[in-house]
Amino acid sequence: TVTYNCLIDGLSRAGKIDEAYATFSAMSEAGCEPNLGTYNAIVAGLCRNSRLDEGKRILEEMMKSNCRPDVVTYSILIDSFCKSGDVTEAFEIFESMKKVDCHPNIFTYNSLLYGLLKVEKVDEAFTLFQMLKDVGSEANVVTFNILIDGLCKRKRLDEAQQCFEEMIRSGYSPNVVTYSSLVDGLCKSERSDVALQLFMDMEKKGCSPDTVAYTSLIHGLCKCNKVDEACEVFEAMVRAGCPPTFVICNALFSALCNAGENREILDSYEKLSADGSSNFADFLSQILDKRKSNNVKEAHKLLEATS
RNA sequence: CUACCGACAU
Repeated sequence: TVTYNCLIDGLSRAGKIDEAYATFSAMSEAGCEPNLGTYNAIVAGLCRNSRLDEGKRILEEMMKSNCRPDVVTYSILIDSFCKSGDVTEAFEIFESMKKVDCHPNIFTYNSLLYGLLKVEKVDEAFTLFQMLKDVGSEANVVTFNILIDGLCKRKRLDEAQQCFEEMIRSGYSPNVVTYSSLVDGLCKSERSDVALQLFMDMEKKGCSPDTVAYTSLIHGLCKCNKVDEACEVFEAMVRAGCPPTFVICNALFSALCNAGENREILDSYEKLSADGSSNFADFLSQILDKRKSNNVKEAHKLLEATS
């Protein structure tokens, strides 16, 4: 059974959900009884591949079988419906689990919070946040991250900031996701100066930035036309041994082109996109070196030469 | 053993 479970999980993660389902059906015929892990794996697989209704059908099947759904089963479905934007359905499942005395945990609440914020029901999210604390479910870092990110995305930066403070006051340590959400939100509200400050604060607190954190900041600085700062952060990233991804190179490169207001450069960039990311990164580093020696024209020549 | 969060006019 464990073998089957792994197989089902692996197939569905590879996008081969039909094969996963076939495996699921075949195992009972082969005399292997599906257990809770099996059911959860297939429900998660169906949901991951946007087949939520079929996932829900499995849940109903389970209720009639001797293998009852657990908090994980319910949470998978709730999370998936929330991500699809169908918060109403998610709450129906939430109610039904409580009816059968299956207790929601922090994962369940986190998913619901995410869903509410996604459909801009900020007040309801706050209410639910209060409620989960009242019923004695302990919030975790992810809970705060969801709230902070959701508020940032709704451009409610002050509340996000308050949430951040409450988080720290309550003894939770912000992680790289917390900071990235805030950095991204600040940049998108044209506060890239504050974002940069926060980013340095994060490093000072011993939280090392990852690729996403760097991308958020560099992309944000570029959008705010802070090309010099973006270049500095890029170099710091390379120095820190964080491999520059194509996305980052692209953002920085476009910004450099825009700053140079040179259309020919933009053309050469199209061709460059076909190259690998690592070449792109080396190439960018060279350009930045040129810039540093106050030789912007030279840098642009280098850009053109690549086409 | 399986379920929750961040970047890209993706």
